[in-house]
Amino acid sequence: MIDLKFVRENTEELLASMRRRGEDVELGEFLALDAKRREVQQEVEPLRRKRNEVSENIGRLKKAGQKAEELVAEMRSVGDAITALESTHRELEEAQREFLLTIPNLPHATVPDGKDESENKEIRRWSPHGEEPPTLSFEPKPHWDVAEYLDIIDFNRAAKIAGARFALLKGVGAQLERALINFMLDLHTREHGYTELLPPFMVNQTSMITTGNLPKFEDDLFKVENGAYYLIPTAEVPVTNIYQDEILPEERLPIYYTAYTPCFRREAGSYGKDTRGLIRQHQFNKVELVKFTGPADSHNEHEKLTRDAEEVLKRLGLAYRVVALCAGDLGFAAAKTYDIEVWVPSQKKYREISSCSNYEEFQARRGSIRFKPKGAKKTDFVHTLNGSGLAVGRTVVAILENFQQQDGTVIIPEVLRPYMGGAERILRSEGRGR
RNA sequence: GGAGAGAUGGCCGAGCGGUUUAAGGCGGCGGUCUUGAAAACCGUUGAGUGAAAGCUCCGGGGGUUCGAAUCCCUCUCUCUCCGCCA
Repeated sequence: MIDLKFVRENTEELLASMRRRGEDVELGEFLALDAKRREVQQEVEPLRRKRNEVSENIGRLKKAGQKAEELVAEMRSVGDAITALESTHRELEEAQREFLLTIPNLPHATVPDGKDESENKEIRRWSPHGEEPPTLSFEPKPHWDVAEYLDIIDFNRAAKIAGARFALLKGVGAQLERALINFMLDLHTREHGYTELLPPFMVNQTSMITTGNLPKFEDDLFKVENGAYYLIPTAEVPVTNIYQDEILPEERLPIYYTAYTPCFRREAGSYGKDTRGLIRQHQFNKVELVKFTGPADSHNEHEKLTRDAEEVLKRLGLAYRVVALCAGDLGFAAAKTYDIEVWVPSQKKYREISSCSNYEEFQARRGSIRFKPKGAKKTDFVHTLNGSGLAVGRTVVAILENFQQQDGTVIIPEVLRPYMGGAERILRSEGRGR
C-alpha cells in the first residue's frame, strides 16, 4: 500500500509512476475525500477533548456530593455530535483505505521503461556450454510426449479425477518431483542460509490483502466455500504474513525463509495458453524464498536472492536467462522483479521458472510488518522480498526436455541422483504400473 | 459436537463505571557504586497521528453511559474437561 501522506504530498510523482505502469489512476476524488476526512477529524478532536475534561469534572463533582445536571445535559448533546462526526469519519477513512488498497506499488528507479513483456530487458544468460542454450542432435519432443512414453505422468486420468490443468505423477515421475523439492530445500537451507518452514496451505482474507492478492485479484484464487479460507497461490502468502502486526528488533534482520508448498491458481483468462503439459496447472509444487530486510539492504538482498534461485538451475545444468521486468509488466505489489527463464527445447524459447521480486515496504505497510531501528524513536516498515527457488513442475519440464535422449530415456542430473536411489536415467516403465 | 474459563504494553500480571495520563514485576536502556563485573540503588522504557496542544488504541466489531480496560450484544482466537477422529 502506498503511504497516504505520499499520495497527498507527491501526487504528480505517483501519477508519473502509474503512467510508467500503464495504469490510469484518477486521484481527484480521493484527494477530495482526504481533505474532507481531515476536516471532520479536526472538528471531532476538540469535542472529544472537551468531553474528556468535563466528564472528569462530573466525576469529581459527584464524588464531592454536588449536582452536575447541567453539565451532564450539555455533554449529552456533545456526545451526539461526536457520534455523528465519528461515523462520517469512519466512512471516509474506510473509503480511502479501499481505494489505497487498489493502487499498485511504485516501480523502482532502476526498472526499465516499457509497456509489456516484449520490452523486458535481458540481464544475463547461462548455459553449461557458454551462454547459448545447447542444441540436441535430434528433434526434441515436448515433455508430455517424453513423459507419456516413459509412463511417468498421466494427464488423462488426472482430468478424469479432477479436471483440466491437473497432472498425475507416477513412479519415477513422482520420485523426480520429490527429489527436486528435497534438493532445492537442502541447497537453500545448507548453503544459502535460509530457514525451512512448512506453513498452512490455506490462509485468511487478511493474509491475502497483505501480499496484494486481495482485493483486486480474487478471480485468480480458489476460495474454500465452507470456511473463510483461500488456497494459497504461492508460499509467499503464508510466509510473508508470519510477522503481520509485529515489530521486530533490528538485530533480527535480515530474515531468510524457504518453504515448499503446493500452489493453487485459477488461471482464469488463460484459456488456450499452455493447455498441454505441466507448464500451467491449477495445482503445482514450488519451493519459495522469502526475505525480510531493512530498507537499506533490500536491493542488495534482491540480487542475492535471485542468484540463490539461479544456483538451482546451474547445479541441475539447465540453461537459463535472467530478465528485468519493465514497468508495464511488473506485478501489482512489486517495486522490481527479475524473472528467471529456463530453456525449453521443444518450444525453442526461454520460459519463466522463477520470479524474484522486491516489494520494498508495500506489503509491510499493508500487513503492518515493522522493525525498530537501533536507537531510533520511531518504528519503520521492513522490506519484503521473495522468489521461486524454483517452480518444481516447470523444472520437471526442463529436465525432461533438455536431458531427453533419442531412445526416449532421460538422463537424471547428477545432483538429483542421491535423492533417487542413485538412478542415472529414467527408463520406460513396463507392465503393472500402467 | 457438548460444557466451562480466558484474551490487558517485549514478557508476566493487577485493574471489573470516574486522579488508570494502565499498578507491580521481569526484560531492555542510561546512571550511581566498583580495578572490572555481579548485586544493590536511582532514573528511563508501547503504538499511531499531529508543528504542537491534543486525539486514538486494553483481541475485532457494535451498543449502554456525561464518562467504558471495566457493563451488554456479537465475532475471532486460546486454554481445560467430555465425545469423535488421522
